[in-house]
Amino acid sequence: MYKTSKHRIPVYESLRQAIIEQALKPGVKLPEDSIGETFGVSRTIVRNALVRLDAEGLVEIQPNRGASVAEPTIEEAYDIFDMRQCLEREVVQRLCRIDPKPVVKALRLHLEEEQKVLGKDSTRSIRLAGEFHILLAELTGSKILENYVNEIVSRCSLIVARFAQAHSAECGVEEHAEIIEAIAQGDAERAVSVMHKHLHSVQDRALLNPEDQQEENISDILSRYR
Amino acid sequence: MYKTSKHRIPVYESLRQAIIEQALKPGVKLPEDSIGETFGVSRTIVRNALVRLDAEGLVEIQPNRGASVAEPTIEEAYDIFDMRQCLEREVVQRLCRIDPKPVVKALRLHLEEEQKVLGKDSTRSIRLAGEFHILLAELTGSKILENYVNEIVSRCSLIVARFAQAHSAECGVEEHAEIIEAIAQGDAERAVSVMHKHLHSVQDRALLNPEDQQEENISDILSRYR
DNA sequence: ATCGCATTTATTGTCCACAATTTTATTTTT
DNA sequence: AAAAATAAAATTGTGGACAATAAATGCGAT
Repeated sequence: MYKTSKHRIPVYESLRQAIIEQALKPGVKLPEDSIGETFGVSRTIVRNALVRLDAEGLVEIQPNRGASVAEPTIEEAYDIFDMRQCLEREVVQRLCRIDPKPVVKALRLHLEEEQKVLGKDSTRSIRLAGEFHILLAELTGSKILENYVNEIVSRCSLIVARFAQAHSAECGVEEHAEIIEAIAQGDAERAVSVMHKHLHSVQDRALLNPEDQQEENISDILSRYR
Repeated sequence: MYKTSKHRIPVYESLRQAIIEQALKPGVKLPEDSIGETFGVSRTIVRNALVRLDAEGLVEIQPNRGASVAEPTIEEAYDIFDMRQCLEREVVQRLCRIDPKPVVKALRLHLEEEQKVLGKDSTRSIRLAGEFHILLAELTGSKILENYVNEIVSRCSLIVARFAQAHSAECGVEEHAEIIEAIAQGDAERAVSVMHKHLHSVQDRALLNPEDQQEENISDILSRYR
């Protein structure tokens, strides 16, 4: 899972980014052949990338049927968000235990960036919002916590792609500011609470939207039309 | 990461088990050729298994230099154990929130098994002890939490293999019993505290042992001899 | 026209070959 | 004899081949 391991394979990174940024939507097939062609590499490389992505939960490989972008169910979605709450609670708790100076400085720098592109570049905005959470984890100094948060933030992006309507699920920049504030004051209780609320609102925007009806089964939908 | 994905590859499972049970010690090289030969498959299969294990942190792949069993540093070891504390705290907290009946029943059944082989089959004993923790996670009903715990327990086995002296790091069966008891009573606070102590003792047996000096660098050791 | 069946096409699973790189062994030089 | 340079062996990285499986297409029967 460390730097050396990704083998500097651009195909892994590209696929990952494409999925996170919702260019590749859940359920889309990922044929080894065509992907290899677009990247100018053989199936061998693509296959390894897909195996990795499958291990991360972003891709689902079905034996003899190939890979496609994972389609988390609504139950899995809740499961993943719960886990995220747990991990990010740990993150802010740890951050409140260490010297806030460098932490807050790094966070404010990032926040500025977020505010700068607000409303301008939506794709970049979403990416930065996700990276804020990863930065938080990184600042704890725990590699493994950082990895887990990184992974779970990606999977949440996938969930948003599956269930939320367009753009409805961006992180609120003001909420990020609040979190930084709490950390600056070393107020763990408040930091945890703000983070909790923040994540909950992200979750709600993703999962509590009218289009949830998409997820009903077909006969339920049709029964309303007869 | 789900059932379908492992492709029923015995080589992945076997390598994983061998590493966890310390048959393959940290640092041991894992050449694709010879592994493929012993399993009667080609390097392709082995390679995919190694990629997966690398993603899990059990194996380290260095570009152009092949794979070897991961060698967690002492810092990583502490990092991983901290993370484990966080995850297993979450596990017992969740278990204390749900109906204890079926949970306790499953746990007691497992505990019996542990007691049965106690002192008889050391390998099996260690395996069961690890599986107890995975069972706990499984009983929360959260697939992702189960996966994380599964992963981190494996990595802790690796740490034990690296730092502890033989057999010094088995889980105490009585402590498992105590955890079950706390869950049965729905006493979250106590369950968390017992679990914490339990994991801490496992950690200590692994990391607080005299042979830590193995980890000093060569000149430190030699300086004592001149 | 629709359904079921056979055939074709596409895609995956696996192996092997060959080039690139690293590691080990040997020879040469100082 | 030690170090450096060279050669040989082993191992990895990647591409492509071929069989096995699944998906798509076309055909004939009802």
